[in-house]
Amino acid sequence: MTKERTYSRYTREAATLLARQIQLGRKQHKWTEHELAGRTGISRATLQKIEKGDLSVAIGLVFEVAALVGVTLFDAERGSLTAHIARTDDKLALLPSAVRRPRKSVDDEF
Amino acid sequence: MTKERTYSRYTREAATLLARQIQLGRKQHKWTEHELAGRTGISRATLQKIEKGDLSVAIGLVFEVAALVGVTLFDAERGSLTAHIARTDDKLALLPSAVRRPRKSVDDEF
DNA sequence: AAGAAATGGCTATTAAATTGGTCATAATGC
DNA sequence: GCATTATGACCAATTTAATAGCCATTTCTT
Repeated sequence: MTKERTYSRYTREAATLLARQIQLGRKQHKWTEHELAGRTGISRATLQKIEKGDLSVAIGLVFEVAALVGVTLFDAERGSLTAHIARTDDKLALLPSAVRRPRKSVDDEF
Repeated sequence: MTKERTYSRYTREAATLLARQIQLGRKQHKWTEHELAGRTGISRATLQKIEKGDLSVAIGLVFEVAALVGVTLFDAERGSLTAHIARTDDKLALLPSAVRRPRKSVDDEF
């Protein structure tokens, strides 16, 4: 009874790239799957799924492994991401907190 | 009896940033949670978790939502990620396919 | 100001991830 | 070449995610 989810090409490729970078990072550190899994606190089976770009793995586990081997999303943000988060929050604050579809029309898609 | 996983600061911040960017993207598109969830093929509850930066959500679902609202990981990769993947594979090919720990030591961490 | 819709936050149920284990195969150190 | 270890793949059991639905509250439109 597989649910059979479909994913966009971008999603699949992004996950694959991340997976390969993780695997590369692990090998550069000369860590075995067993070692890295242990350091991360996950099972080797899950690490294998991560290194295969499996899309069902919890994002927190993937990020954690990535961080351990030195792969950074958001391009090596110096220091912390806090500032970046704050700037995004600022943009959010400028928008209405609830989105409302004009009932009748006026059509302003974009 | 919660499993109580711990995550690094980087993981938490990266997830938060991604979440905020997604929320920002959704609002820029003027989509309600209901709409975006529908477009993605997930429940509204899950979308809410994604926009809160919940680390337990499947990475595929997060990436899919991100793509839909126009948030790109790997810093706006032009075209496709295929080339990037290939370059990573090349680097991988240069390394031994299995990592082996020197039994005794010689200590070459890095 | 009032009505309508979006959001936030629960619950119970269903579906799936994660684990720990095993086995086979491939790769490395010696 | 041999012994050893890493890797790849699979399974059953358990934990957890994901869903659908609902109600309360907030927020927008007019």
